[in-house]
Amino acid sequence: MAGIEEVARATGVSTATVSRALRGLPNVSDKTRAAVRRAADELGYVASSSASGLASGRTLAMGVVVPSVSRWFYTQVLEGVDAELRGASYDMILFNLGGHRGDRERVFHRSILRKRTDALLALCLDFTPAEREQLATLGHPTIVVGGPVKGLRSVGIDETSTAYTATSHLISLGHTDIAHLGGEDEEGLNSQVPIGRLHGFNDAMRDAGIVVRPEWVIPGGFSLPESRAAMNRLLDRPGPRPTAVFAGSDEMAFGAILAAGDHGLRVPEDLSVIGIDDHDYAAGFGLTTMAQDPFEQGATAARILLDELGGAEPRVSSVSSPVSLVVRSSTAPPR
Amino acid sequence: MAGIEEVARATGVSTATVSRALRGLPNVSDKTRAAVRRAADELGYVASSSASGLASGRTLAMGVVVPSVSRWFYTQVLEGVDAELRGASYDMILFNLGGHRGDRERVFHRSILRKRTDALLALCLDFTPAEREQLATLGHPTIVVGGPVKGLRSVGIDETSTAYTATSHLISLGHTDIAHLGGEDEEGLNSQVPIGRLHGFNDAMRDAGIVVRPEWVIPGGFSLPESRAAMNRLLDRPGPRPTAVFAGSDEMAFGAILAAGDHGLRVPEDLSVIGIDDHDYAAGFGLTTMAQDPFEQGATAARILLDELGGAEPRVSSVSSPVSLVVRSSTAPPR
DNA sequence: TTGAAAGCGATACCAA
DNA sequence: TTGGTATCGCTTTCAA
Repeated sequence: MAGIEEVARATGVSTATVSRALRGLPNVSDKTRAAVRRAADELGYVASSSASGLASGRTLAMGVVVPSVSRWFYTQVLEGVDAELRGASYDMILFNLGGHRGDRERVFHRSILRKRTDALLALCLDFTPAEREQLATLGHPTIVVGGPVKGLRSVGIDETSTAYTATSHLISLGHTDIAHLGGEDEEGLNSQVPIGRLHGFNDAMRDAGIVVRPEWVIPGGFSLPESRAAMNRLLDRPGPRPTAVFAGSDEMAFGAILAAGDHGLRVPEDLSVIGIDDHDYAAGFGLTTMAQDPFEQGATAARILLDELGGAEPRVSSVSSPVSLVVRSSTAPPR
Repeated sequence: MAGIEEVARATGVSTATVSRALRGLPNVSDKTRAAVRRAADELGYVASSSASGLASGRTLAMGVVVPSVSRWFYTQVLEGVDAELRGASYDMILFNLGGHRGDRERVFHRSILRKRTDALLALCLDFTPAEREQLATLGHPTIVVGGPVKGLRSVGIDETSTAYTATSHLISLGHTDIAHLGGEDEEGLNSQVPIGRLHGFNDAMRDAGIVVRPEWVIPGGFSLPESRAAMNRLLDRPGPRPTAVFAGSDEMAFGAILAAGDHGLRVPEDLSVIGIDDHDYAAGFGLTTMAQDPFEQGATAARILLDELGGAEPRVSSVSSPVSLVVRSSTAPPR
């Protein structure tokens, strides 16, 4: 609770020197610095972030905007971001959109613009032109993780080619009756992600000369329960069934696997399933998937922002994060 | 980017009035308030949090300390906290311990003490006496979610009775050969949680006159992979096998279910499994479990802190959150 | 109801 | 290497 003045008094130097000493700035004698440090420790002094933020213009905090915090991908990115921020002694302000459209405006209007942060990292969001303009006038370094955004650099995988590879894996096993469990257009989220994955699917099918059945392209909302229900409805339908499913995310793939079980179908004998992510549970489900590394993506994005805050040249180009096919036991040739 | 002075100038009133008008304080004429609001909107003025924090002593931010962000329980609590904070226009500063002991000190020393927050909410943490003292001198309202902490009020379930009920469910089905998959003493985390659950297990067994086999009480680290491995090791051992498992969390229960599959055992015919949580995936796994509501717990805790920040009397007692047995298909009488 | 002015607690420039 | 001091942008008495 001690202020800088008390430390100055205890040390017999000015507050200016205390400030310099504690922040590790040059031009402070070792002796003085040591004395100041000792006094600060004893008095339990820590600079008030409001005061130093006001005086210096830097908050030493990074804003992170997430659509929600309870999806595997987001949690992994958050851990990656956090790891970098810790190293730089930056704090993280978490802006959770929580699904509501109205709150999104609140975040932009009240919180982000309050200059509580020095930089902004957004997850899987799309921005309206107005929002992008606000960000621009703020003058903060900004970056997006997960999904390309027009006018902003981003860190993420190549959605289309990843989906292409996943679909091709099924095709190369001999499947032609392939369904796609995709993401819906969740409001405010980055629609480029599900769209890119759908494109990759369509491209792979077309290149293999396979016709896509529209009724086999169904929305799974990026969630297990929704996907399970959607897949169950598909399997309920009379007529031919798909022999394989390309799910746009592992969580949706889990839903497909469970739906197969609901219908007494075995995976992979009766139904092959492939996903995207390499979720923590993917190995448990024996899921074949396109592995990506969201932790690394978050860390990379945070590092880019921190570097720029440190004076580095802004990098304009986006970063493409690697993916790899991990074959497990959920895919096999059709019987 | 406009400052309060510009709004004042544009409106023809003083900065004091602008401040009052924008914050909804009384004693401002409707006409003036409207004019100020309009000018602020047009100029895109939003008060700087550093400046108002410095002047008022309130940051309008709540600190939330989490052991990690990638565990189901934590994400749910976070969503609950966030929902309340949004309603109160509070921002969330997320302090992620990320498992490292050293960073924990950093959080306490540098971040929390920097007065960046008005209150502190901690998840499943235990505090050292020194840490508790620091918190006390800070003078912030503080609360814990998930696990009782000596000297601090908390919001959470009754660990012991919950575990007791879960174990009793297995016993009532006729099981006597029951294993317990528990949490390990993760460093810095609240050890009262796994300990309470173990106690409940032991009590239920004792009350039923069943002797607990120490070699059937194994650690699962609150994670699926660890639990799967631990359970596999248990099942690998020669001699009798348990007919049921009480897992201290759903994620550990999932691990047990997968391990059963690894050994060709059917659930529930060969092995009954019960967990605690009602994880999003519990229904998918058909898991019988003790359901709790972490979202609600987080919201409740946040509300308590917000109320106190708003001037309410501090509540000293802890809040016990309800649980309920949800029977699905993972438990049945032994064969 | 409104305004004037004194802080809030640091930082950063300019001198010494 | 150090100190003095203006300054950051807002809030909050105290008067008017």
